[in-house]
Amino acid sequence: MIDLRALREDPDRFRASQRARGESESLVDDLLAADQQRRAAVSRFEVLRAEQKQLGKRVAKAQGEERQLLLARTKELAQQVKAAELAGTQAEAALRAAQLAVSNLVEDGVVAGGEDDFVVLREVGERPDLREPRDHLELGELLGAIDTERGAKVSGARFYFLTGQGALLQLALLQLAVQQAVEVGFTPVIPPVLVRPETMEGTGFLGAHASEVYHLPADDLYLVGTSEVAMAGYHANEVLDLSGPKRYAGWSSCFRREAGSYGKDVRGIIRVHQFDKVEMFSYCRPEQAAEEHLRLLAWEEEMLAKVELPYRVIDIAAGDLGSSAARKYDCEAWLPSQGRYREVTSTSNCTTFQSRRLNIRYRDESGKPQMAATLNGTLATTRWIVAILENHQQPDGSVRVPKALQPLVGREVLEPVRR
RNA sequence: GGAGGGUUCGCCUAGUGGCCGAUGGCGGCGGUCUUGAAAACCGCUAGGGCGGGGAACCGUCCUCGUGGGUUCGAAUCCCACACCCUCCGCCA
Repeated sequence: MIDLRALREDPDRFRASQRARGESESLVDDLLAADQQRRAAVSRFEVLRAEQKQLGKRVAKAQGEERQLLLARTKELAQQVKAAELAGTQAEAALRAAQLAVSNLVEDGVVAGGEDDFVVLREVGERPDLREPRDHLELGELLGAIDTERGAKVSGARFYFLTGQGALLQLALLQLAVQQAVEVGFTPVIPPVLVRPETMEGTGFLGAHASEVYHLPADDLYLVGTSEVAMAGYHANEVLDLSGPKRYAGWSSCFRREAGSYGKDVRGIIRVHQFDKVEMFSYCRPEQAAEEHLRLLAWEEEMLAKVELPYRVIDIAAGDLGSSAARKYDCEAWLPSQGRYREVTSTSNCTTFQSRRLNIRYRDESGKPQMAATLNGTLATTRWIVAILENHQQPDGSVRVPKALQPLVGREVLEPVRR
């Protein structure tokens, strides 16, 4: 939900933002119109209501005939008040709808365009020199680490078992991520993965992403696609002390329907219905958000360095941001089997867009509550296993464990096993 | 699944139709007193929208779980729903 006051002051910024996203500029004008109408309707109601209150006080004091006279007048007024109130309520609803339709204001510096128009900020690390790289699934099967066949048998397509060394690797990876987060001051959190509709709604995932989300109709609960949902809802309707950023590292399983992705990444565990993730989540003051965003990115890169993956950082184009992000940086790890980079982290600055829906505030110097900014970023996920296996594979099918993971995995090399 | 209780301004609490945006206590903040502190006493202490002002502030409307209804008028009466809690059953 965008800032109406900012919109009134400078509608052209919002029009430009919509244009950069490839979204309709007229939504901005619809919103302005709805805002006007709501103001008019509300002030009409307020005038009538004030009058009604005044009269009511006189009725309370009046006696006999005078009272009867006043009652007659005030009855008539009550009808008008009711009508004006209804008009006001409708105008409010229309305004909200118009407000939800406009995406977040894009940060300055974000390039216009769509999915393929990102800007590469840097490439880091050395790509392995592999003559005939095995892909992660082949490696995973050799190692007895990934079992997609039984995943399909038990749960269907896009489900898998991580077994043996695979399970150890994931636990180690996520544990390393949590350790890093805790070292720099994050509060580790294991959140619920089922959330109420208003929480899902508040984080914006029931909009364009609605078909991506698992819903349990018997209980009207949603399975989170990321712990961002639970972590954003965590401080909903609260006024926070944000003298410094509040940082949480949420570890959860994530669930995604992957509707409409038939045929994409069907092999292996790149795109699955369930995976685990350690997610950073920050609440801070809006003026600190851009800086915090870069910090989250730096921590992501630190993790990638620890597991010794070659990657590049891209600055996502406006049209590919999603409605709540003002800016988004992805880190993409090199996948030898595909000869290209694939997303392994994503960090978004949602400015006050999410807070406005979830009513998350802080007190500024004058003690007034203001909307907080929210940011999130991936610290490690199941998908990283794909990149780790492929980049650290050796000709015999074994996989070297990155140094930082060795103590946590309990070995230096993952060895093929007999099946 | 069944039965009951509850939801009021940070916390607790009063409030059964108009003088209630709402009592009292705790906590917090400020002041008096004090070398300092405590105690005592005094004052302030929800949020939001709109309008005015440089600002402190002032005016006004909205908000007593949510939505509807009754009424000239609702925290208060009626209906529905949500959430929380307790007990019983069931499952682990």
